[in-house]
Amino acid sequence: MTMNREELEAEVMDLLQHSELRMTPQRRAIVRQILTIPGHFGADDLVTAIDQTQEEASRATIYRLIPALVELGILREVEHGYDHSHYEVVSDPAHHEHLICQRCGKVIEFVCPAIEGAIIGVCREHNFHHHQHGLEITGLCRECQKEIDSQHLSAS
Amino acid sequence: MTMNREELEAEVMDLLQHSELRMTPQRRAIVRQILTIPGHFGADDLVTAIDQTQEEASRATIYRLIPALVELGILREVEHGYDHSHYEVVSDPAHHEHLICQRCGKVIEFVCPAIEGAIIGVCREHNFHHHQHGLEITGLCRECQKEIDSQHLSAS
DNA sequence: TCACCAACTGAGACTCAGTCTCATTTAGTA
DNA sequence: TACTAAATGAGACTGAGTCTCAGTTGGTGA
Repeated sequence: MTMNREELEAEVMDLLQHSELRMTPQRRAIVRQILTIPGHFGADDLVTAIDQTQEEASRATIYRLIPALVELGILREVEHGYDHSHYEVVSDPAHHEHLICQRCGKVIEFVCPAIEGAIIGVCREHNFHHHQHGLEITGLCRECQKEIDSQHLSAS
Repeated sequence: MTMNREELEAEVMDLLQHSELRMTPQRRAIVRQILTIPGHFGADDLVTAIDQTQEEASRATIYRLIPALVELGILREVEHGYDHSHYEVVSDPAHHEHLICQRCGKVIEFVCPAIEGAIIGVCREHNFHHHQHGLEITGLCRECQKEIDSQHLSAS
């Protein structure tokens, strides 16, 4: 399902069209806006982003559409840990996990088959019907480690 | 570090005493209250719990103490996924992960060395300084699966 | 034992994300 | 084209969490 923006937009609009949701200018605008945001975004980022364009969709409409898009599998909820709900576009069905830098907030995505396998095993063991999962590792990215080290050196 | 409530309370009070934090009646009350709550709790649960006791500590004081206790390693932040910040007492240093039932909200804790190992490997690979992590698997617990199945059967 | 002061406290105003209501508008259909 | 259920916007509301500030107090040094 790797595709460019236009193809993705067409795909998403098609999904919406064929769901029980009505196509409205607001919804089109929200979807278009979502697809221009690289990486993760919060619901309120979207409100701000749409405020800044000519497109119009109110806060309530945006908040109403997000769960519907999650339901349709267009968006995926990402637990950002230190912040409110965040979402990402499901353009690649391979599930990935996140490394989050506590200092600069950078999010590094990675895929780990070993972790996926272990999760399946745990769920089987507990008779748990696995729906989705999120692994977030917080700490310091390479760049922030370097910066902190150099600050310590210059301070001493 | 497995111990009973009294020992744990003594240990925590000792930690507080030897930190740069002052011992106040409010802080003692908050810590005592935290130790009576089994499992996870939200900051606001604590506010409510303390409201219901003779002990007194204001909302602001409680919210101020929580990060300090996390900093001291007495509490650990747990991402509950569908809700606001939740915490748990670090009485057992072995890190555990969570299975969360989307239907009844039950949280099942588990320890998985395979996952821990994979995380260490990923961090090394990305030159990421691992501080902490949280894995949350959402889905349906055994009981809820059974209930849903029986509802389906009786409906058809 | 006392005096001092930095740390702590409570009350309540504030902020911000998210939800709800309700009158109005509109997409899709028949 | 007319109808109606779904969608919309404005803005009030809710609830978690933060901030401010005047008053209080724990712990230390004399």
